[in-house]
Amino acid sequence: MFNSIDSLTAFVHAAQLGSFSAAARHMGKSQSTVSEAISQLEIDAGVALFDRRTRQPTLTAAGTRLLSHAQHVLHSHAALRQQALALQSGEEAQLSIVLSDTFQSQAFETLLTAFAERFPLLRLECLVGEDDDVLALLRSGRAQLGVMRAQGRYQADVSAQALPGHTAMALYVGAEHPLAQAAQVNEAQLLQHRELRLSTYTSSPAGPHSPRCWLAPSYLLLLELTARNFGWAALPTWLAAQFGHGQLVQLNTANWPQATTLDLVWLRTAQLGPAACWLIEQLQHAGHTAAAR
Amino acid sequence: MFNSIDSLTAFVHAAQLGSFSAAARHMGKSQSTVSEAISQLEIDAGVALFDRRTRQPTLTAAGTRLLSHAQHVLHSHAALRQQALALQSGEEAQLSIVLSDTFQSQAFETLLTAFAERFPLLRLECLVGEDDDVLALLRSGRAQLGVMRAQGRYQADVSAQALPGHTAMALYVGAEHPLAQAAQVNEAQLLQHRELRLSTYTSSPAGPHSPRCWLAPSYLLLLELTARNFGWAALPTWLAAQFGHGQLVQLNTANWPQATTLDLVWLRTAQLGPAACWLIEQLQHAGHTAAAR
DNA sequence: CAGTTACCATCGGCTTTACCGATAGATAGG
DNA sequence: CCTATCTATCGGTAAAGCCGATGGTAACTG
Repeated sequence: MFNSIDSLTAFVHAAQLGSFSAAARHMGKSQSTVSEAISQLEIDAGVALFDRRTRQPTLTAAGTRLLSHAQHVLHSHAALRQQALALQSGEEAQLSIVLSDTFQSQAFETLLTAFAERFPLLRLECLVGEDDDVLALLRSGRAQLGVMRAQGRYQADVSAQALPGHTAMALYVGAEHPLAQAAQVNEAQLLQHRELRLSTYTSSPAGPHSPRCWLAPSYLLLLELTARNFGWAALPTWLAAQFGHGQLVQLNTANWPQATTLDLVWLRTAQLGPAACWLIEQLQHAGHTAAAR
Repeated sequence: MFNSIDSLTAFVHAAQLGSFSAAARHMGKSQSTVSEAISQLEIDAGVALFDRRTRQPTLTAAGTRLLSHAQHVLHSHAALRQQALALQSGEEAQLSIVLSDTFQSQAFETLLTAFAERFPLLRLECLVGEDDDVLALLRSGRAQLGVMRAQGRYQADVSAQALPGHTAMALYVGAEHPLAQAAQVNEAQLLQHRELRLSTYTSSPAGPHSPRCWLAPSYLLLLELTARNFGWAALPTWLAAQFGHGQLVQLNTANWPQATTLDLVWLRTAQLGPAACWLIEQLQHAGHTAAAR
């Protein structure tokens, strides 16, 4: 039968081994089964697949042509079965995680290579969000895991776990900004210039420091605005170092730079799959190398 | 059953239509068959594919993930069936043709686009050979069709058919060759310089014109040697025009350039498939535009 | 040149399963 | 509340997949 995977398997094995009997042994079936399966296959195809004049049946030209197609079918079918096996073992179908830009993605990538080996079929989605956006994405079910700046406290349905290491935040201006030349900058001076501040999609920002204030939803966008001298901003130092291209100047201000810890957060109500649990475990143990810059 | 294509078809249709009954109607089977097939599929997969709490069953996350794999299987299976259908209708599995470099390939390509549409699954192989190499490839079964310089007569097992149009052959030297400046060249002068002559793999060349003679198995290689001023050669004019890059000079000699007709040849004993017959027919009719430059 | 071995095709019988129609429970819409 | 439509389930039937046995054939061997 053309519609039976087993028939195609018999065909491919017979073609590769050059023997129906060997294919039957290989599949744990009787020789007559393989012979009949291939006969039926030839009836369905309307052409002979094997030349049986010799002792060892050899593929005909048509058989050669169909063999590659049959192998393709078997490959995709094997992928289907493997995916089913992964799902059967409880593996989630898709894992979405939200990362804050304060979390250095570069170090995270080494962990991802191990993740790809461990869960080769899992679809992974990486989102970027800050602060309450992260929590909103978790609550909406859009994501299962988040990495965000440590909040003082969380609502009852949120599990949080501190990641080892720190992320430093500092104040920056563009190289052409008036404050760029100042050796020391106090808070009064800051208030006289425009602040570039992180906003989130879900909530309006808390009372702005500066009366003149621009908002952007990502640190990368803030960095761009800062580099174009539109104002000063608090940015992760690693982001400024990696994407600042020397156009940023760090301000020397009291209480800055500040060290921030990162929290790994997830919903207490959502039962996490093995991939999410594996990620959590890896992040909190090998996380030393991932979070420390 | 995971091993049945029909089950996967039922699964995919049900997922796309959002209804087992609709899928059953679409497949010409009863509703219970589809229901049982998907049930069995879920047992094999070990996960639920559909969420049946609502009236219209909707895919679960695992079902969504498996759906794409199942579709992939069905696509490759459809390709298999289509190939089988093509072979069943008598279409050859592979067509190999040998083209002489005297046949302008550029014009041939327009014919090939039509060929690709007419026989989308056929594997086509284009070989290059000259004179008796073409016939040797036909006899060995390596190729089914050949285009070569018209020979005076052929052996009994070869069918030959003149292609409309002509191919001009002319004598060339490189721009730096001693003969390049001559307004007129006679045969005695030619004999004083090295001839670059076409040889074939199968037979030693007929008595050379020139006592100093280099041999090469393809016109393109001859052209290269000529351009480097190693001697004079008889080349197809279209080849010299297209690949000579202005480095070739055509000699003004009695009896040159010569017009050569091309023959389409095949073995009388080999029964040709529809694709080969189609090509023969196209070449001798629409061949006007293909062979005429 | 037999003898042997391994191979394939075929047949009868058994088991499995794919399929259908009927039926019952459930859900959305009038 | 009623109806139409959906899915799940059950029993019966036809088909298929599968096996073991048998016979014929090609290659190897002494």
